[in-house]
Amino acid sequence: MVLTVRENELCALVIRRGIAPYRGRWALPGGFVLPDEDLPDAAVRELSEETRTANVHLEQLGTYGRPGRDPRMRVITVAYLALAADLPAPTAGSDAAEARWSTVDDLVSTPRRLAFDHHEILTDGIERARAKLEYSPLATAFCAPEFTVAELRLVYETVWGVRLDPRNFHRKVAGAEGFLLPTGTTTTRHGGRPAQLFRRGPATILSPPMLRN
Amino acid sequence: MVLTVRENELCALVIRRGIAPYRGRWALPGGFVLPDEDLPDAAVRELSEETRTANVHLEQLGTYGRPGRDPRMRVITVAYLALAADLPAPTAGSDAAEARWSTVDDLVSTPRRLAFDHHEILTDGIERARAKLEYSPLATAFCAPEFTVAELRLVYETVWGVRLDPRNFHRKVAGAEGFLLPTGTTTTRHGGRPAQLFRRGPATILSPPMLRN
DNA sequence: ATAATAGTGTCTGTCAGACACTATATC
DNA sequence: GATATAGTGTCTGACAGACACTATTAT
Repeated sequence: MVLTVRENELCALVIRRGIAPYRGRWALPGGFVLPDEDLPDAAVRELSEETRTANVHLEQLGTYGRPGRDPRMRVITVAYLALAADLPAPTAGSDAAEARWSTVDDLVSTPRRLAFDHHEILTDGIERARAKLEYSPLATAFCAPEFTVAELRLVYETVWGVRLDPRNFHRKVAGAEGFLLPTGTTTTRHGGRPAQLFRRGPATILSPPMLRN
Repeated sequence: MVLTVRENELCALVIRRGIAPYRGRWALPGGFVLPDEDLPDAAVRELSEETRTANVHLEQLGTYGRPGRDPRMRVITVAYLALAADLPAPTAGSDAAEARWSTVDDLVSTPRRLAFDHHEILTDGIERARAKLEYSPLATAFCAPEFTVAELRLVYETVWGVRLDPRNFHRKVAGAEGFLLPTGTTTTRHGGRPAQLFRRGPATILSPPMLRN
């Protein structure tokens, strides 16, 4: 599943199924692993079929194998979670009649909208993303390569669904070892005083972590 | 993979393979999922074949599918992590010539000892267990149903490989909401002043968390 | 009494949250 | 000027680590 932040909303990529079962229903994008393909490679391949991929974080989410979850046959799904910056409009893939971004609020509030057990995969992925923002620099995966502290804060606010104090947030991310790398340039794209632009730093875990309360 | 704490050491259950490939080599216990079996059910079944299971925590660890990881054919392994209190001596299963506990220090320091890619699964599982002790009450899974604060502290010290101040540790676990449930009874099995006995409480996440530094 | 472990109180430094304040842009 | 956003300084309350101290057992 692919998550992004666009227009102040956490969104997931969904496709409308063009074939049975669940024809016409929305589903998470996916596909079958090739006979000689490693699992992460298959995830990257499927991802690139649905969207122009650049600067995407990809990690294994979990494996779903309940008998009967696919009415055709026994299917074990190894779900991958992708976090990406706001991308150009998604493109329809081979088995997808249509692809679009849907807010997770919409998807979560209507559990029957998604085919198979994809609602369960969706909620697991959302919770994983929320948790990982705390102790990893993954929020940067939702940003363009160069971003301001305010843009990063908006990611946290959107994914967690909270408001954060801009001043304390700034002090905190600026103090987290290896989180942000200054570029030396500034931008006024949000008006007001020019803001510094940063790239993501080398840290893989944040200390101290960003805690949601 | 099964982890336990015994004699102040973090230990993993390993079996000596009785059949090819890797015949005679140590490996993590496992088996194949039945055609109509859910993944957690298969994990429970395999676990009960190797050890007398009681009061065991079980969670999905990750899925390993690199082509060539099993020389016979393409095999996708869905690894489960089990955390258990010190158990009676393990019993050999169907495809295992021998089963025993091995300290993770020994296993980790000799990466070629385990068959297949089991060393990678092992290190992933150890890291998962270490991380989960921080923000979940899972340390209690390594304890008997009733335990003292000192016994719980020994679990943390063993899994993390650190020394913790007994007084600060006591204050901290006692203050963590829903972590410990007093039984009202005491024990002197470690000598000295009688210690209260606790059961694990209803909390699923710890707040505040126990932080390793 | 001595030793061992259990548990509490207190001090101190660090850090999160609240928020006053300064800085630099546009209109 | 007014207004918007960026960023710093300061205060306060909570909490982690260090450790003195008390409590209750066995020998």
